[in-house]
Amino acid sequence: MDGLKVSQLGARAGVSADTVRYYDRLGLLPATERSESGYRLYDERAVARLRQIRQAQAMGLRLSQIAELMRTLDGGECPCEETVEAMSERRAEIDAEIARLTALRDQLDAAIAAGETGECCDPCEDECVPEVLRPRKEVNP
Amino acid sequence: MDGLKVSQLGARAGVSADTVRYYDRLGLLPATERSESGYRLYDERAVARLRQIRQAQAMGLRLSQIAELMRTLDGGECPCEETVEAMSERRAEIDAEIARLTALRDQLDAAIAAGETGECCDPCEDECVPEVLRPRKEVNP
DNA sequence: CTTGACCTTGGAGTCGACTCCAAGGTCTAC
DNA sequence: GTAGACCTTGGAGTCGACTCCAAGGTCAAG
Ligand SMILES: [Zn+2]
Ligand SMILES: [Zn+2]
Ligand SMILES: [Zn+2]
Ligand SMILES: [Zn+2]
Repeated sequence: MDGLKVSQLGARAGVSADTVRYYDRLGLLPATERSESGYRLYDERAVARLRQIRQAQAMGLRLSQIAELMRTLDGGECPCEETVEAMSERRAEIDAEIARLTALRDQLDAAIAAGETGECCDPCEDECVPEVLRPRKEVNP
Repeated sequence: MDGLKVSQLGARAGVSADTVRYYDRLGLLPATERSESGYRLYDERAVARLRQIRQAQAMGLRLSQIAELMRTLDGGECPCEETVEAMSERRAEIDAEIARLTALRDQLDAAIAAGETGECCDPCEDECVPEVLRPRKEVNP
């Protein structure tokens, strides 16, 4: 009777019941109490934790990293240092991805500009293929 | 005897035999000739096409988009307009992703800076949780 | 007592571009 | 003739964070 069921807990943090069960499977939520009939029953501490997980996700952390932080926390230790570490790690990954995508975008911009101003496939060689997609010559291994 | 086998074709464009077979499955390569014993045999046109596919990929296009362009090409039509369209589509997606990641990175930077200068979990409320990961209040649906 | 809304479980499907596998066939060289 | 390097096929596995499923159990209202 007392205690939130999966979809009630989910609603308190804006996630689906499925997602709550998924996090539970991954061990992100505190050890679950169960009703006689087997229903998961959560308390306010679980609400706080679920929101904390979502907050960590919004900061770009992966569930695997969050799981580690939760383990530290449940072990009674302070997760501060580990959190900064995890965030720095993710920052580096995200930065690399931004760099990759930015270079790609610039290439695309140039190609789109060239494609819009150029004649259709002019000058044609062999096959009709837009300049920007012409096969590049050798790839030496 | 004449004609390149999968790994030979792959080598000419810097991809694995598996990748060549994969592209073949997706219909990206020209209709395959086969030797008596069932081996795929490719010619120079296939080399050009495989390089063209890789070029298109380097421009950020997806294999599904490239497949469409190839269909147009094989239908004897000019793929120029479609190519610009495909590139514009991808540019928009990539741009959105860059925006998302950039915002995330900025948030992370701020959080990392706050985490490095702050006292460990100070001030603590209820549980020891770094400031940047404290559960945010209500999520109203 | 039945309807309907919830809950349980394990497992599969999604997206993209591969990569790797096993079981079997082929080809060249020694 | 036999080793070894290639080829064939269909299918499964990878990464991440879900989402959806079927088959069955539970519970409150009418
Ligand atoms: Zn042309
Ligand atoms: Zn054209
Ligand atoms: Zn603390
Ligand atoms: Zn701390």
